[in-house]
Amino acid sequence: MNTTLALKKTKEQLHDSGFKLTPQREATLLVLLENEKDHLSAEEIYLLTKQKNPDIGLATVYRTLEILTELKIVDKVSFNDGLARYDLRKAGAKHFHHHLLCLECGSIQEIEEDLLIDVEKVVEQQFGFQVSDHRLTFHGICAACQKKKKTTPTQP
Amino acid sequence: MNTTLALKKTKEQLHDSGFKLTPQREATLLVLLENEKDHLSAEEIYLLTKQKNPDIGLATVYRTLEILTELKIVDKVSFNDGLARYDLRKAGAKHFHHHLLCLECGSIQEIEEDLLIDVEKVVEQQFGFQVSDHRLTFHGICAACQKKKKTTPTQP
DNA sequence: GTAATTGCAAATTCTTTGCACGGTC
DNA sequence: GACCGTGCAAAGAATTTGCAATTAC
Repeated sequence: MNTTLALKKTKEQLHDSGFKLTPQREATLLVLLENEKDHLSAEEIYLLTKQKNPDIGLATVYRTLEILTELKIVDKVSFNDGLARYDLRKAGAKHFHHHLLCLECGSIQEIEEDLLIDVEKVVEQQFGFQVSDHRLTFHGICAACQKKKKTTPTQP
Repeated sequence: MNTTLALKKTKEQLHDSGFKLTPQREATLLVLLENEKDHLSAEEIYLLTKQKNPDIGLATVYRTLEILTELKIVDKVSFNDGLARYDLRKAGAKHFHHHLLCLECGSIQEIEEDLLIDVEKVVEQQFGFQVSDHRLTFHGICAACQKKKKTTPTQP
C-alpha cells in the first residue's frame, strides 16, 4: 500500500480513538511504514525517528508504540533475543503473518499467506479453543545460508 | 513419564556434557519436573526451588536454566508479558509443542500433537527454508472462559 | 484554555557478571 | 590442588514512570 495513504488511514484511526496527532507520533509512524519489512526494536525505531525529528525522546517512542499496539496497528513480537520488536500489521490482514527465523544469519523473512486455516479448525473443534490470532515462527536455515554452506563447507 | 526416571535421564545428559550434578541443579530440575504443565518464570522457579533448598541464589537458577536450554532439556519461551518462561521439553518429542494462550484468564494450555507437518512441507518446498523447529501460539478464548461468558454476560 | 503529550532523568524490572569462597574428584 | 559451581552484590539492558514544561485542538 501507498505510504502516504497508509499514514493518512492510521492518523484517522488515532483520531477516532481520541489520541492527538503529534509530530512525534507522525514521525514514528513514518519510520514504521518505511521499514515495513524489518522488525525494528524500540531503540532502532527511536534512532531512525530521531533523524526526522531530532528532539524526540526514547520514552515517547515507547509510549507511541504502546498506543499503536493497543490499537492493533502494530504487533509486538519477540524472537530469541529477549527484546521487543514491532511489526506493522498489514492493512486489511485478517491474520498475523508468519516468520522464518534463520538460526545462521539471524534474518527474519515473512510469510503473508495464511498457512494455518486448517490447523485453526482442528484447534477450535478438537480443543474447544476459540482462536482470535496466532503467532507462528519457524526456526531453521534460510535459502541463502543453505547455499553458502554448500559452497564453503566446514570452515574452522 | 515417571519423575524419578526423567530426573535420572537428565542427570545422564548433564554428565555426558561435562556438567556436574549439584544439589542446586537437582532441586531446580525437580521443580521443573513437578510443574511440567506450567510455564514458570525464572523467579517462580527460584522461589519453588528455594523451598527445597533454601540457600540457593537466583543467579544459580538463571545459570542452571541457561545450561538446560543449551542442552535442549528446556525451551525458553516468551508470551505477552515480556519475561522469559521455561518449558520442559517432553522426553522424545521431536518438535516443540504448541500453546493456547487465553486472552481472558491468561491460562496456557499445551498441545502435544504436531499440527504443523503439512505446513512445514509447504515452507520447505515453497520458500526453500530448512525447518528445524517452530514456535506456535494461538491467542483466543479457552473453553472454560467461553462457558463463563455464556452464564454471566456483559458485566459492567 | 485545558487536558493530553512531551523530554528528561530517575526508577523499575529482568537478567547477567565479577569475585571470593566452598566442594569435588 | 585445580577447577567447577555457588551466593552475593553490583552491573547492565530494556522498559516504565514522575513531573514540570509544552502543545494540539
